Amino acid sequence: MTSPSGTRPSAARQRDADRTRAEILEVAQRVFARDGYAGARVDEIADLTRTTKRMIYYYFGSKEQLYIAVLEKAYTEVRTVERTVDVAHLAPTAAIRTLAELTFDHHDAHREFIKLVAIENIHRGEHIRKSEVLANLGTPVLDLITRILEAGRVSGEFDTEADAIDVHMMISAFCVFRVANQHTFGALFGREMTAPQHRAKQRRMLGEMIVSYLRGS
Amino acid sequence: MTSPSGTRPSAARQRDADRTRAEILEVAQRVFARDGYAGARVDEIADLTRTTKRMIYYYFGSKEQLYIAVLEKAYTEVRTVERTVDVAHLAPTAAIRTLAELTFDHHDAHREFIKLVAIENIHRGEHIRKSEVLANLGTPVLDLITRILEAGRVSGEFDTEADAIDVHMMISAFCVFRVANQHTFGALFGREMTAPQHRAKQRRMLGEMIVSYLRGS
DNA sequence: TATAACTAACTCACTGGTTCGTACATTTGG
DNA sequence: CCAAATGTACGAACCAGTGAGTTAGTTATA
Repeated sequence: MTSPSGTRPSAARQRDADRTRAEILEVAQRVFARDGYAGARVDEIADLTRTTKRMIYYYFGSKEQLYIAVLEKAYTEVRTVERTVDVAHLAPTAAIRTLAELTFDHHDAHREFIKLVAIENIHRGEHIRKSEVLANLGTPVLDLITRILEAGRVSGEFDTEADAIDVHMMISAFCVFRVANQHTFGALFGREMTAPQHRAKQRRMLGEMIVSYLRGS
Repeated sequence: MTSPSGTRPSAARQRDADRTRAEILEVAQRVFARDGYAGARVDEIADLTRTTKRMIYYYFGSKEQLYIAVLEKAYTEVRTVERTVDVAHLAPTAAIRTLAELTFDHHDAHREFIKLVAIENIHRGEHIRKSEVLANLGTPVLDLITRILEAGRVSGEFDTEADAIDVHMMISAFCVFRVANQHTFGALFGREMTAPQHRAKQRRMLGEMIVSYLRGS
């Protein structure tokens, strides 16, 4: 995983396992996200790095394990950012709207990640299931939403049967769909969902949608 | 496409172009939806039909053209059903809720179609763009929503900046997400979104979400 | 009505290029 | 000098696509 303990990495090492691994992962993420698992070529990934195919097998063992490593890296990065969101000091309505909008921004900025998720779903989550790293990665967001919902019910701002997972799903669905399905949607309805000129309105709509729903009737 | 004009197809024909074509398409849809475009094997598709690989090339020319044919068939079927939805006699609020719920049911019942769409998006809509058949397939739904929104604004039931495409996107996002992302979502949050016991609640939530949003503040 | 001529539908066997993975030799850093 | 890291070259399986020939079914003709 990392350098053997006790080594201080010099700036210009010719041989640097960590750097090589990192570069492979980075390139692999790009290629897998672009071509899918079956469509990606190990030879191409190798050609796009400063190293060789041999090193991919040296470090990752197989195409599949490389793909799993890419998934783990991408998910971990994304969730790490998510964890830094601080909306605890806001009133429930403002808090959930802010969370929704930050989630929107986040997905808008991590399109490659969304593609990886879509690819993994096409494979029925076969690979993600093999990784223990990713098992309990979702709970922080859920805890946050649970607290917001609870506060909103107490204050009377919210009136809903939805639980934290439901709310997270509503938000994710909106944020993921406009990126993940942009091409077929664009082909059928002639609107580039992810074009910059629609961003602000969509962001507003999402916040409004969630808040309206939670307020109830 | 069809039998030469003037022939009446007998019940037990050994050679039947239409039947062969249809069987190839059916099997191909299953395999493409299961394995993706690159992951699907022409040989496997052939083995799952009563015909041979040679016939696939005889009728469809290439793997890609077969895939496009599958897409066209799937989209056309789905939109045909969509067109039969009749909510014109309902009041705006009831109409949009019914449309949302019927869309929900529809997506719930056509999971293979959703997978094909996801696959096509991974390929950035390259293939769907090549098909003129699918170019103006979206307009009927849009017309319907436009009319409902218009009526709702007139009656004062709706107060929203969203247009028909926005509303259709909101509905689709919810309906597609819970099917398309069920595996990664399940792995991360431990809830089988598409399990029958959650269906009714989710359906209700969608309708409520759309109606609440359109009502405004 | 019998059959010859014709064409669409179909089978079989094959190929050339690709692609994952590896054996083995070599180099580098500590 | 040793182990980790790297380069080269290759093999075996796979896989999209095809060349060439065959059979079923239809239509024209006697």
